[in-house]
Amino acid sequence: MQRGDPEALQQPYDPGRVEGRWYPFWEEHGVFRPRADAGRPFVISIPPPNVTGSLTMGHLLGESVRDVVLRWQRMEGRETLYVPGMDHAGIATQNVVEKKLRDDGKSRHDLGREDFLREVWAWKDQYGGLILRQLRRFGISAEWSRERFTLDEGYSRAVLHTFKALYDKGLIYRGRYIVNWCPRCLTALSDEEVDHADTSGHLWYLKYPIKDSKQFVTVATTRPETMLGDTAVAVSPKDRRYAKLVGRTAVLPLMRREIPIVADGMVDPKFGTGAVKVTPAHDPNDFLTGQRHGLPEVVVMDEHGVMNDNAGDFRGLDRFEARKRVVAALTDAGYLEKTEPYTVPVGQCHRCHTPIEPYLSWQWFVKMAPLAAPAIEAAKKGQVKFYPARYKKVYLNWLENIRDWCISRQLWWGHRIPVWYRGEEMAVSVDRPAGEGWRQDEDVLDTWFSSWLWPFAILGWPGETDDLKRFYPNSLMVTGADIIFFWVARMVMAGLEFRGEVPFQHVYFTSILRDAQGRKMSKSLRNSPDPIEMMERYGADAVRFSLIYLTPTGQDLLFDEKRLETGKFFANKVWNAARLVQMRLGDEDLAKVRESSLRLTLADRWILSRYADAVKNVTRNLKTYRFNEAANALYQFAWAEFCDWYLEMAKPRWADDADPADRTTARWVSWKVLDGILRLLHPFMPFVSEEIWQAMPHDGESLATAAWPRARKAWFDAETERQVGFLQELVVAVRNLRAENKVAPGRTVTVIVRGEPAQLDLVEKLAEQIRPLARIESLTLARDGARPKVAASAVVQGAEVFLPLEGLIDLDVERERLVKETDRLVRDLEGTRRKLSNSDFLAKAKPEVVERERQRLVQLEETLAKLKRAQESLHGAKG
RNA sequence: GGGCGGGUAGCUCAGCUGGCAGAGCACCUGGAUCACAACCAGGGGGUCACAGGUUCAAGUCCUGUUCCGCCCACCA
Repeated sequence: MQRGDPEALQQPYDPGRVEGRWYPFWEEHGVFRPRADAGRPFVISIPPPNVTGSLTMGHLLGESVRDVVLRWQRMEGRETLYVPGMDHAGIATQNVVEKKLRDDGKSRHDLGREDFLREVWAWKDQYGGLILRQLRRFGISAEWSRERFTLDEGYSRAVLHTFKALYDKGLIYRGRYIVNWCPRCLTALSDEEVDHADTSGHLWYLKYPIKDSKQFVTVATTRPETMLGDTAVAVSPKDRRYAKLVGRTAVLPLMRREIPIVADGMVDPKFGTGAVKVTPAHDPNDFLTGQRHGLPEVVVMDEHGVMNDNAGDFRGLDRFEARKRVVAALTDAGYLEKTEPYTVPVGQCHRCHTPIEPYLSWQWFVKMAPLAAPAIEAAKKGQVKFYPARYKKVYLNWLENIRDWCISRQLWWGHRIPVWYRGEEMAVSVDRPAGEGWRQDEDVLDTWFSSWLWPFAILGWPGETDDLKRFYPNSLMVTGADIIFFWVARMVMAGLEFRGEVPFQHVYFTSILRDAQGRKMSKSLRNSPDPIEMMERYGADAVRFSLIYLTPTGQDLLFDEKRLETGKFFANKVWNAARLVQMRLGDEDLAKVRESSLRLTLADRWILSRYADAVKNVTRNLKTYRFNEAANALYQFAWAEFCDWYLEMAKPRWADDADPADRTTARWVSWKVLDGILRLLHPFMPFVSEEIWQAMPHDGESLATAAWPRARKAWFDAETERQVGFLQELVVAVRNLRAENKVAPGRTVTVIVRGEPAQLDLVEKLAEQIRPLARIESLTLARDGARPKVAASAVVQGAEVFLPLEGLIDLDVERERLVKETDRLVRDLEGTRRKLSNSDFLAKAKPEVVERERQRLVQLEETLAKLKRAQESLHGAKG
């Protein structure tokens, strides 16, 4: 055992100084490296942040949770691995670099594909991955030698391999469909990359003339500009109003194109006029209708959302400008029947918020239903569990209604689709096929098509590596519920498809951090505090602890910077408690102290019992992912029990003239419990706990690899807890009497206790510890039952406490206090009496509940009687 | 249109198996006591959103109402 360093814990506690030194220490000692052992390893991986990303408070919350579990598991003796890494983030990264080019007046096309990619890599090497570097400052115990990037060489092969495997299995196909298109990013998007925002718009009622008649058919639309591409009007086959029109021909206004009127089941007769314009090239629904009826697809817009040659007079107009002009033109020509206000859920690009455009194009898709089925089963069977559990429903609902996944992106930055063309030939191959003249597909894959492989691609897959064998499946995934579809569900599908096993057993969803007004923290709102600044101001330990302490499972958190003080103050408290203990250890060699030789006092047994309880609570709450409760239990124990009571009671026992054997016991217990607190604290506050632990007598090279405490059964002691509880109440009662009666804090008082012999014995036993706690000069036990004449008094568990301070107390104040106290008791007493006179209660309530009420009644009556006597004795007295 | 979460002290939120409503912050009173003023001691503060129901007993379970917030959804 090492002796510790009495010079190390200087006043005041300075997180900056403490937090600088331990990360290099841990890395040098290889603390974060997995250390093979017999049991199942605990494996966790980072949800790879975008390479363009910057650190947010949200990241810190996720990291805190991951690192708490990881450090705890490591201390439990399990082999642990945390794989860090980054995501190439196709659109986001390409956008960043393109913007930089634009600032120089260039576009990616000026550079060409190869040079542009060189530019992106250069950018990545220079600016990318700042987040990961900052995480070291935060203390996370990741294994940096295994850091991965979703576009690094091995990972890329895994992605291409996946594409080929799914293609060969018939689960990837190419098709011409309406997809979500971002006219700004100029790429297709998956359904998940489209956010819907309710937008106030209009419902325009357009009159289409019926050929060879003077009649019109009126259609309602929210997108009048697409009428230029209409190739039919549809009505419900069940709609008798329009039955006669089916089969006739309408004349498209402005374009003068003749279009058929068809009957189709997708039309809801109750909506609008019951007649719908059909634009197969610009609406997913109409596309299907068009296919059912063999309608032509007239494309009237280009990839920028600008009207093309098919739009006649409106050619060259932006889609929104075209909308205005089309409405104006229809109005002028008398084809606009009416306009109604209407709320439309407009789809927006997840990345740039540009309204998406349904766009007809050739794209690659993954057939999802066959992949979803095993993922549904896995959740139903409990092979993957969600915390909070309610997300299982969200997950299942999505998978059960899953649609095919559009995975091709018209970008340059990403994994290029491994499909090759030569004339009419097509080959799907990870590497360029042999022979001349092969041309690779121009598109790249959706970023998530690489992320969904993360849990095994980071371990060397598709190679059957040792890492893969040992560390797959991972144990726990900690991430935000906002990417449950993007990522979590898809990882489960990929894991099952390619490894035949779920990628992780548990998924824990972190809280969402919001600002004081309840808005989600985001870069654009600039309402997120700078995490680095927070670490500097409060310390990384404090940020970690506070975030965990403040976020209940499954609940959002309204974050206010000030609340980081919780952790900072707590760290300071532990620091100072450690200083106190250390100062009082003297030159005692605690390693030589045999536990059996200790003479444990009531206070010692009490704190050991409470400590065992704290160990149990913290551990139980960690196991069930109630991290805030775990932090809470520790905070409460360390501060309100160890510091506020035990250390105060131990102080006199440390005095120079104290009994040496008792002093040793007090030293040993305080050191032992503090050591335990540091161990429990370590996952939450790794730096300060390590610093203190190293400064105290300790065994082993690092707290990070020290053993997690066990709650010793022998330490639980309910009777001791009950007895100390009585003494605490007694001390509080005296303090309260002093305060209420305005006894100067510096002034010592005389206290007389009157009660059962057992109670008096107890008070006598701990008198030396009680006296300083309440500043009592003389503590008299009224074994003869005598009560002082004029005194302030209180009743504690049936025992009476008197402050016989004639002339010192204000009798009016004391009388008032007693009246108030009596009133409170009378109310309680009535309630209890009511219960006990209820025959149903007596018959049906659990016997122990009834018994408790009975005892309560007795005690209340006793206490009340004593308060009455106290009042009477003050009655005649003069203040 | 479906689904989910929430409404508890002035604020932010705990409250697990139904059994005397809690914490932190803020507020009030007092305090430089040799671990800590980033502290200590004491205190005030509640119709647990509302209405029913189940139960001996409801913040907790059930039903309905209401207000906030999320998620999903191809009725143009």
